[in-house]
Amino acid sequence: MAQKQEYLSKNQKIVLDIIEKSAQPMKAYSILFNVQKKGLKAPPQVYRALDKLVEIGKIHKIESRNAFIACRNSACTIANATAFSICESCEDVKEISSSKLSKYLSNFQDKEGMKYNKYNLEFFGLCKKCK
Amino acid sequence: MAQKQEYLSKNQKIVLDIIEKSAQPMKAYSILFNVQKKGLKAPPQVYRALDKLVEIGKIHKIESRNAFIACRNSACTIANATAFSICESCEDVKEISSSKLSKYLSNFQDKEGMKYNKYNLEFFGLCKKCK
DNA sequence: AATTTTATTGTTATATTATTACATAGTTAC
DNA sequence: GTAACTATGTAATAATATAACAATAAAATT
Repeated sequence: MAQKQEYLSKNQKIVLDIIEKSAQPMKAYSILFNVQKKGLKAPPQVYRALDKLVEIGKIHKIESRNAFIACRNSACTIANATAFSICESCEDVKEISSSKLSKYLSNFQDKEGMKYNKYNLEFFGLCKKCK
Repeated sequence: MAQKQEYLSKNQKIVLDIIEKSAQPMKAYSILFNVQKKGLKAPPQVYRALDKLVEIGKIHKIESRNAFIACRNSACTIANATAFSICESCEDVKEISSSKLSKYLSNFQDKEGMKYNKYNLEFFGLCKKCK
């Protein structure tokens, strides 16, 4: 297992910063638009930073929405094991950090007895406000 | 809850047919290429069929791969509650049908006591062959 | 049967999301 | 200091998905 990188590069900091300031997931091109004043002009600059940030667990990708959200788990140890609840009305997204759930899922065995320590789970429904 | 539709339209049949013949998930434009000999020439024709087939549970979308796979569960009752294992090496995808897992997940309550009967879970790892 | 409504189709164009490729510069390890 | 690696800048393009509109066809209502 590769050691987690301890510092962030200039572009990675800029991209992480903008994502952390958003309560909700951000799309790549929205991030791009927001960081243009900081000198990041082209998609690859953003996508490279996103790739790295996902890899080290600072952010997560919400696959069903093609959007990126900052990890709020103190230690970001669950970069590979993520769970979210998504409101289908207002698109509010919350990361779920339940050790019970993560234990259950990392211990889950399929029919061939195989286990997985990497997974992504997205729950859909209506949030409190929208219900 | 809306009644499930009992028949498929011409284009829906064509698209479903090609997906069912594939052991692995298919991408939309690969489907498009394959159905051009049957007269479906433009992306919207394929995407509309895909949307409908997903809605009625005949196929599922593998969100992390932007690809579509036929549902192999007899009754297709779990259109809203899907789980897959994905091999990160050969990209082999298998639908997981475990009533234990689906019960666990549909009974899962988040910190606010909220339950979700709709979810998508994608497990990642190496399949038998690739391990 | 005629009307109305709903679902489906065909088509063009375009929007959105993401990557390739290549040149350059900075950092780290030896 | 040089080699190896990591990050950056830039242009071009690939891949994924939707909007908008006109036309048909099928189903439901009268």
